[in-house]
Amino acid sequence: MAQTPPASSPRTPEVNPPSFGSEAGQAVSGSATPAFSPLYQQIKGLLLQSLQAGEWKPGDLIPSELELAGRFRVSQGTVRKAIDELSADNLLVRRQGKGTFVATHSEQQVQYRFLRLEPDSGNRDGQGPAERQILDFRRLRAPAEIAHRLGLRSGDPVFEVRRVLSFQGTPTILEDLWLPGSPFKGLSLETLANHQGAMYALFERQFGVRMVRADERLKAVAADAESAATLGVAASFPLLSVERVAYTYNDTPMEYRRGLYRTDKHHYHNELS
Amino acid sequence: MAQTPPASSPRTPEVNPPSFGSEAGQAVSGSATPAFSPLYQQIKGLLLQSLQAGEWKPGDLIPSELELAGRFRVSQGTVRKAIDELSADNLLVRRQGKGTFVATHSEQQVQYRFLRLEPDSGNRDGQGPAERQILDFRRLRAPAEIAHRLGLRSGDPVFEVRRVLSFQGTPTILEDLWLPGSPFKGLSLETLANHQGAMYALFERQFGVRMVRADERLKAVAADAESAATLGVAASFPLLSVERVAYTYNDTPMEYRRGLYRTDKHHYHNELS
DNA sequence: GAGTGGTCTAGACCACCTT
DNA sequence: AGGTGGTCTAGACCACTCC
Repeated sequence: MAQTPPASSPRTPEVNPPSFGSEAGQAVSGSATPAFSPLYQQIKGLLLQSLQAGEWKPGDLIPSELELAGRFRVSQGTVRKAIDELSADNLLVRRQGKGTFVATHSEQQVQYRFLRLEPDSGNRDGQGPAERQILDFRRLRAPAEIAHRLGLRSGDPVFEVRRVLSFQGTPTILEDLWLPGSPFKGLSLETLANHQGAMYALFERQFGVRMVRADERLKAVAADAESAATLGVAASFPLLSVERVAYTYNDTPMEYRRGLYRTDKHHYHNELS
Repeated sequence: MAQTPPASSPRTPEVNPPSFGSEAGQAVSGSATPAFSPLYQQIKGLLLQSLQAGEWKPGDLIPSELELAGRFRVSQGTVRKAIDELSADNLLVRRQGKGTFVATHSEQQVQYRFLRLEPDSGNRDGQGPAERQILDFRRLRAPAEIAHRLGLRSGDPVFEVRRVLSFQGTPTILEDLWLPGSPFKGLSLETLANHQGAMYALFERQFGVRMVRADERLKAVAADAESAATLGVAASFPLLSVERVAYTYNDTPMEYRRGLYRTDKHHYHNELS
């Protein structure tokens, strides 16, 4: 920055100085709400904007810390702290010597980041990849509850997908999912059926929609006749019901999903801390 | 530190210098394994030792960053980074202007940090505190599976507790839990029955055992006759089975727990990211 | 060797809490 | 006023990757 060594001389960064006035040292923080936001949070916000705007896409290399520091007229340390947090939130991934990249669901290592079902014995790799089968695909007008979960209005167009995931030939997960029509315009059965790998990777590549976090609600339920038949279990077999709302940047809901998991040979794993 | 401004002169901190030799600049990182560990990680390790050793107990104020920096002969920034990570792991809690404290389960705000069951409508506060009832308490020799989960040997003494948690008068959780005998020596039915609040708070206060993280495995199961009767549901009612191993510092297992949750009016909430 | 992220330092100042 | 954590800077050097 344009600043002489021995302290003093307040910064005048590009980012809007939050609490201290634009010039003349630090204001006594007026009268109303504090509303103080540190510089690195502002930088974080700016980086988030670029991510939301699609300026940098999943997998992309973003500018170096030094370049960003220059662009925002702050020190490298401040940019680092902003990136640290975005990286902790799984929005960015640092790679020493190479740079910082936009996180993606397309990497082998995080293929099933949101799928918490694991075989009771052995690890996930041991059972091979999941076999996917689309049972149904349609475009419809959102019923009240679906609309509510997706932050839409009743009647807004949505896509509905029903599919089964099998492990080693055993149908294990039956799920319905709903996607808002606009962001996924052009989604087709063919696209879904031809795609290999995690569904969220497809969403990124084809629609630029990156799922960032999700909320799940779990319950134990008895299988209804249809579900039981699809999953190959007896009627009223206990199943794990997993209801998920997945969000993209900005906490915008982008998917509502209802799954029924067989848990006789698998379990839902969760780490508490 | 004793160090003149313009660079050079390698540090000679109290902590064992990891990869670069004790003197004469930076070694070319010999031949064998990298084994490089940054200073702040070493500091983190030292702080962890103090926590494990019980030098600072849950709720205690630990020395200030500046004092720790002096003690370890490193800069404040390095101590900060170590504390940052311990704080992110919920082992320490920073409070601006006051200091850094050892995290505890005894605070109101985190009373149910490990209990993910929530009412379907309304929040947790709306339903009032859980009513606890101890059904059984005994001291026994660990069967093979319990011993295995707790990292003990079959036949080692353990405590077994069976209890019910009710919300607004409705029995909702039935759980059995096992604790290793040695760390919990002196545990009695009276202690358990008289205690108000989260069980993990009791463990901290009475036994100095702090639960730091836990692994849970969830399944949907059908209620057996006894569980159904206790929880007031029909036989083979679907219940959420929650199996938990809780760990203290150092990843030492300190509790094995098997719970059966009614999920007709509650759900298990999980956030994915 | 150049470029990137990663570590470490030293010092200034701010925000918050206590006395 | 003095102490604590929180932010920000500037600069040095290290580890890693690629050319």
